[in-house]
Amino acid sequence: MTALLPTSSDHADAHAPVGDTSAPEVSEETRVQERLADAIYEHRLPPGTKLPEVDLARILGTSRGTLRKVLDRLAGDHLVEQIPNRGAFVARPSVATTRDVYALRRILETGVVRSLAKCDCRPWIDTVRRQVGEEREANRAGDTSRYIRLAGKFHLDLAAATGNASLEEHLKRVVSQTSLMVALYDVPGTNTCSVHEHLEILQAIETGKHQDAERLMEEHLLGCERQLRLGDEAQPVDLAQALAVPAAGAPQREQPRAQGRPARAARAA
Amino acid sequence: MTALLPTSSDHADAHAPVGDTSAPEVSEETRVQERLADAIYEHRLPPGTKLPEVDLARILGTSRGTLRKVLDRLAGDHLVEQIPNRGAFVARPSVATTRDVYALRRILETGVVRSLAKCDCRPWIDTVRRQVGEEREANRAGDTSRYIRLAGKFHLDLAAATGNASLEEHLKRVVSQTSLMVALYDVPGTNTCSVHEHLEILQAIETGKHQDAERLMEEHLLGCERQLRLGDEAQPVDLAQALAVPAAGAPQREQPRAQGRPARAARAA
DNA sequence: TTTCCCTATTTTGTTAACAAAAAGTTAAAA
DNA sequence: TTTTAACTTTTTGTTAACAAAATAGGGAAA
Repeated sequence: MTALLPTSSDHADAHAPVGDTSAPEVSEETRVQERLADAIYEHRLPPGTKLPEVDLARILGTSRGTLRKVLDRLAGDHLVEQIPNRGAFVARPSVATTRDVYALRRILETGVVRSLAKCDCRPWIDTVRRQVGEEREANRAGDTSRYIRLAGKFHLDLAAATGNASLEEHLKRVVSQTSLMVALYDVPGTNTCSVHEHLEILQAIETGKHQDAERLMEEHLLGCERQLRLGDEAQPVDLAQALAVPAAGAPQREQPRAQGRPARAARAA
Repeated sequence: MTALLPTSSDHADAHAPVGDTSAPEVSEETRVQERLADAIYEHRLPPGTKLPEVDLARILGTSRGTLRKVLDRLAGDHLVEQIPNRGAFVARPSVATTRDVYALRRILETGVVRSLAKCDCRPWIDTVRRQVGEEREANRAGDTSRYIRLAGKFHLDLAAATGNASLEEHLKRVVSQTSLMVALYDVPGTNTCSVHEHLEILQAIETGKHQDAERLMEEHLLGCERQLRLGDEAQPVDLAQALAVPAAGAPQREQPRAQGRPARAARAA
């Protein structure tokens, strides 16, 4: 189980009975949300994919009602885009949003590294370093899903190490979004997160070179963003402007399909 | 209309027809969410207040279904806490969460100030400065709601000035949370945000003293946090630990009421 | 052949009724 | 007087049917 991505609902099942011995006791909604979020996060459901309510409900073994709620939540995290009367799609973040999110990540994650300067790394740094090893392994073996997951997990592990749950939660959201951006704008050959850079950052933290660590993280994220093809965007042409409508208030349509056409058909599961 | 707080659903009505001349065209859900969020944000609904579905739906003039959705969204933003089979309450963030959120704000907002170093302030700085004037005015006049709103708006305005929508969105969430913390832990006499400090920050930004601006922002937020009484928390006692239950797996209850008792009765509207 | 319009089907959105759980209340027993 | 138990009321959670909107298909006219 990934457990990477029930971002906004970690507390959903926090009120389950405590002393039960057997069941993993995870709520239906959480389970469905994890399944869907993981599929999006690991690029099994590419951006633009339509997410029809009845099909998904059947596939995930739940009711339309709960699936609807899950879609709403994922829309709140910008993993899903909902278009009124048209349904839900895996989100297609724009180039502008992509730049914004990476800038936000730089702010958040340099902040993480700064926070870690005040912490004791010994308890966790070995675990994280071992996971970076797995990351390299997954990358070498060509296990994309696993690699994507572990590469993201490195960043989340650092955030978790700060002990600041809010910081971790907010970073989770942007890291998830980032995965969509990689799916959209990555050029296939390159690798998103350099394992070497991860190790460098860890080492800088461990040896107390906090300034270096912060700089390395900033450069690392800049490097990740630079690997993306963000130059050319299919601009959402403003028809009114382009055709120079004289007076305001022309009853034209064609706004709903905001950016490009929705997408290819679903092939969920 | 405040328009401060439909955090996660700004895009909800982004697909409405464009060329319509008359209607303000704001979706039902957005309207309800704004009303409720504003009431929480401005301390008209104090932390712990129960939010019964039928009452609220009637008061806000909507159906139970849409109100339910709104409550879910607000729970995602940690403005509302939902307890299974017990209902929704205005959230009561713990002292630990409060510290975390303030630390996150320091990270985010020093990042904001850093970003603004690269921007041209001329377009917006006068507007913001004028609003700080209003802020002082509201504070002097004792208009609490207005003061809370404007004090928060200063921070959001700076974020908006960066042009980074994601940064702005995430800051919106933590600023909203902060309002709950002020409601819970503020000592009545003090004023949350010093107007003077706001002006100092603006001046530092305007005169290009970016290092100073960043430091002033950090200190300003530290000062805000220090004004709160965060020393004493009603610890959520771990009964199992406290009573030294020998073996694990004792079927005790008492988890649901996480922190203190839910609260006083609703007096919405 | 292409375009336009009308109809049929699919899919989303909403409402209402029902089921389940918790809280409150009354009464009886210790 | 206090505690316990059963019952009633209130409130939340879920399901299902219905309404509305959009898409897809087909046929007629240009």
